[in-house]
Amino acid sequence: MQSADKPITLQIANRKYARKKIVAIEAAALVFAEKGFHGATTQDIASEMGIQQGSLYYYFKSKEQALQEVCEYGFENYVERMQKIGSKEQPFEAKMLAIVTSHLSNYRSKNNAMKVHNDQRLYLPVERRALIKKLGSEYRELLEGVLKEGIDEGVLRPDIDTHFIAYSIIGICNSWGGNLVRDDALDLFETIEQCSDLILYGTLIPTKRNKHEK
Amino acid sequence: MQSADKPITLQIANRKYARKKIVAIEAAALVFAEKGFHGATTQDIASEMGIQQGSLYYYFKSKEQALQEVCEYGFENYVERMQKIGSKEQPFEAKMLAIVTSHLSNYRSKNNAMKVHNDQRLYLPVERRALIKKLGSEYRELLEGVLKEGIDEGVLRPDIDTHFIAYSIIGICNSWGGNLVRDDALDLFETIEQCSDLILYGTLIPTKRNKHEK
Amino acid sequence: MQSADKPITLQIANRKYARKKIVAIEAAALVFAEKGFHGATTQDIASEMGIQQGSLYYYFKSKEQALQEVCEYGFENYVERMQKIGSKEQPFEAKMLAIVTSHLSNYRSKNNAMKVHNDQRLYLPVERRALIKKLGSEYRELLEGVLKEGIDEGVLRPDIDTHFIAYSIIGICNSWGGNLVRDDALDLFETIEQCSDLILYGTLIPTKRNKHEK
Amino acid sequence: MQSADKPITLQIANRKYARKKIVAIEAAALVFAEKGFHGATTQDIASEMGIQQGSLYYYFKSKEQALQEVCEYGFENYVERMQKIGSKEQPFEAKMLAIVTSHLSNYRSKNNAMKVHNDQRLYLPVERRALIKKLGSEYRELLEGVLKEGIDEGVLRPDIDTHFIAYSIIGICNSWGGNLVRDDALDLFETIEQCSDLILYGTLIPTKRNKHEK
DNA sequence: AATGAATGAGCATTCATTCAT
DNA sequence: CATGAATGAATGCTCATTCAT
Repeated sequence: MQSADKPITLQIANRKYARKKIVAIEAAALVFAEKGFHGATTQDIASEMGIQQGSLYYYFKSKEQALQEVCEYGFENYVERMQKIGSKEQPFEAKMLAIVTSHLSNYRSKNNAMKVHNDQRLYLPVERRALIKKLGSEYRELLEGVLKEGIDEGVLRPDIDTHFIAYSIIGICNSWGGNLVRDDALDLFETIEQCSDLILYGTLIPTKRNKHEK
Repeated sequence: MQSADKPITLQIANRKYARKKIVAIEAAALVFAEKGFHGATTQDIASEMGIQQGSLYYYFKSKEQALQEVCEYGFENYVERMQKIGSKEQPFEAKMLAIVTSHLSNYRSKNNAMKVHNDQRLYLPVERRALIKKLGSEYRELLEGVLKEGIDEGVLRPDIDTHFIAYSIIGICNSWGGNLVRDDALDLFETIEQCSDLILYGTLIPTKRNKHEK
Repeated sequence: MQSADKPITLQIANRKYARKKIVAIEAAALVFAEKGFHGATTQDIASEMGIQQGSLYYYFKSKEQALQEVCEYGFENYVERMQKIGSKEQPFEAKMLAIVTSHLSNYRSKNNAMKVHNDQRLYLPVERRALIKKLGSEYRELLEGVLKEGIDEGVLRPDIDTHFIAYSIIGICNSWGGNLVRDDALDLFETIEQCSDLILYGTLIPTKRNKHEK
Repeated sequence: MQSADKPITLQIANRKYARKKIVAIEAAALVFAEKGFHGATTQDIASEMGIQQGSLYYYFKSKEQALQEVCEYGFENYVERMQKIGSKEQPFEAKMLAIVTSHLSNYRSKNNAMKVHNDQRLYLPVERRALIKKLGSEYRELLEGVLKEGIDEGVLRPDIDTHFIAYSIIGICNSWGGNLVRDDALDLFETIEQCSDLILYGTLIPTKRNKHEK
């Protein structure tokens, strides 16, 4: 399954490099998540990888570049997953559960990178944020699309502001995502269920809702 | 109403100092909010105040001390207000509106300090966080108390986890608070209304809620 | 004789700073002259001044800035002196002597700065070289002007290329200037005399010059 | 004409190595000429050669070694050519033209190496400069010899200081050599003519020279 | 009450050099 | 012959902090 245009040794070298680059990104993610971008040192990252400080520059051109790559890594596959969720035929409640699951489970697999993306991406100069911004917008727009569909299907209240709700969903998820990263004991599935429950049903007892209806 | 044990000139001096100290805290809050604790320099804060870098140490013993004071300043009166809200006799919906209002309007008045409290307080060494932690816990516990009352009164669904919901409310509010600080054009009252609406009623159309009930 | 618009203490502070800045420039000049711009370290310069490395940045914003200031310092008064020489009424031979004297004696007073200007200025990015370039051009043009006058007055051979000769004079002077800096024992006045003698009369015996005339 | 004690394949390998070594020296010369010894990196040289940084050490034991070899390469054949010029029977004027031609034309063929020799050789530790120094002294002494002969033959003014004039000739040539390297448009032969003209005849009109004679 | 000056430790980054493959 | 990978020391620069005035 090797492409014919490159010698095998080079492919191996590339693969080796690529593997270690992932290690580098994850080390950077861990350190940035714990200490913040400016509070972290390249020495911290290098130590985390078990290499010398200077050697880090074989993998990142600069500390800023490292932050950028961590943020992008944290968002990888994110949009795709939202696309899949949106395109499937299933009741709205199931979609919402899938959305929250996708968002929160990411915190457990690429936990640090996501946290870094949320908390530290603004320390990047705008030039470096182009891709990250694009992905974030796409994500939110897809989410808004799901919500609009929900309204069209007569499942969601037509008076909600999809833009506002989309932001709020992301806000709740990020808020709990932070807790998930900080606290290993927190149960992922319980958290997912409670989040989607809150988003769907709010806190009031249904029968009391008559008050709300005009 | 001046205390008799200090000469008037000193009192005036103190008053002047106190006034400028507030300026210092707000300058620090602004800078920390924009650049993060580690990304900000004492020079930045001094410039913001229009004084020399060295003179800053007349107001703060250290940069860390400044962060601590900003965080505490950001939380001032917070707990008190929650206490008042909890003790008043009023329908749950009104209480929730009051809670969200208290939380979010703070972002517009002490905006930067609150943002700093949320985003940067973890960069303080634990020993400096004692007061801040205590205030935060009290706040959350009061909020949980309000929720429990709601359940006892038969207004809130008894199956909700008050701990989880309290955290979520704070999460949504902080998330939107960040937007309020970042985006001056965002309408405060509309945001407040939509937040409490989401928390109370969720997103589904009431009649569809039958699905949820067993 | 103090200007009325600034408090005396500030004037003193400025004067103190200005004095130490000269010390800084001369220290930098010495170090750059000895080791070259890239071979010199900011530690070297600080040591030469008897201060800590970090303190150097109180006087120079960057190492490059230091080089720029050294180069400009090395050329200070240079153009003015050439202007004076050109405007005086005196035989051409005397003017040439004055020119060489001006150029070479500078190597003994601001010796290192001049050497640095000649050898290292090209390591400055073009933006930083604007003033230095302008001064250099003015200097050469003034020199060419003197040569043209010499031709007009019938003293200089009309077949010489004033542009070429100006460059050559500067070349000879810089070449000997380098020796003057390197070798303290070298006699300044003898060097001056021999330089202007060579420029004026060449090396051939006059009577042999008939060969040259057509 | 192959020496019998080495297998042909090795000789071919050596020849190949020698050819590439020249390439290496010229790459180093170019880079050193442009950026200075300390301003140049081994990466720069390797890039210039189209090889990897680490591979450079196959051709040079160290960066310093590279500088040494560039300087020596720049001076190769130099002394020999001066010897030839000195030993030929020809009028002094012709000799001077030959000397300047030899010196300046070298700047166009081995241009960078010569420039490096002139500007950067002092960054070599003394022990590495032995050969270079010896060659330089020989060169200057040969030149002085030619000048002395000129005096003995009654062509040169007996009052000139041959040591001073030799240095001056080298100074003028190096000064113009730098220009030749920097400015490709500069005409080599014109420059040569004007240089030797200046050295021989100075700038004054012959008839005016009476003033000079006592 | 404020400042100019200095400090010294820390940090990101560069780079000559080495070496197993 | 050549390279990828790594090293470790050095270096320019920043910055919190101090202190005499």
